[in-house]
Amino acid sequence: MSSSVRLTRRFYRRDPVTLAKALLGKILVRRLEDGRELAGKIVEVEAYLGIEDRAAHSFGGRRTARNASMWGDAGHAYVYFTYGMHWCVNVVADRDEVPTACLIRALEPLAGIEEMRRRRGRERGVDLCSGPAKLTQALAIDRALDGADLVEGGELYIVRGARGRRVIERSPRIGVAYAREWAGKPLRFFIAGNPHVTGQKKFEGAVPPKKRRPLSRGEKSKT
DNA sequence: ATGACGATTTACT
DNA sequence: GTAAATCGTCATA
Repeated sequence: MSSSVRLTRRFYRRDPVTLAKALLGKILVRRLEDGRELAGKIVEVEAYLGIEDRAAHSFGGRRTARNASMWGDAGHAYVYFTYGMHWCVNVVADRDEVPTACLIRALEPLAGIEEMRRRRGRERGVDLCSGPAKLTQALAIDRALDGADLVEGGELYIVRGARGRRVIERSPRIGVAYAREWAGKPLRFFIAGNPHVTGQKKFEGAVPPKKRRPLSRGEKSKT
């Protein structure tokens, strides 16, 4: 992993929507103190647009001890604690003093999977890293990594993944129903069809999902 | 000092 | 589908 090309400051210094889409397919690497590396491909990201965005922690220009990292320069981690028990990790976007970020919501585990399983506890399959708080637990990311530099630092960084076609889908963000007109904006991005994306129906075994019957005339879609 | 709440997960009905 | 878990953070006083 460490032999791969690390993303530069320039890569991160973009608006959060562009950055979110660009992050899909990249590889998030966590180097533990003992040198072991845990890594996963980023398959789901959300963009938080800053002061104007009612769903963002920086909405209305809010600047507190907790969200300080969001106001910093691009290419740093913004790690926050929520619901009394969970940590979530963001990649800070834009330039210094512009509080935008991308929430990493899901990874496809690539390296250190046994260690991830151990950290997650119990038997875990496809849901090892399929959720913003699940992946921080799996990769040992907490307050100690808030503000960590992804460009210069050694404990958390992102590298370019294999090049290849990525079909990107988008949807409204998860868990921001309170954000009024911002709740419905399609600022969640994910790799189409990837089973590690959150909210995926799981099909155990080899039985494929039933093909959907075409809608008949005048019939309304349920989705 | 206090109270309300959350960019979630999990277990259970 | 519904609810509990669980506590740092922040606004208000």
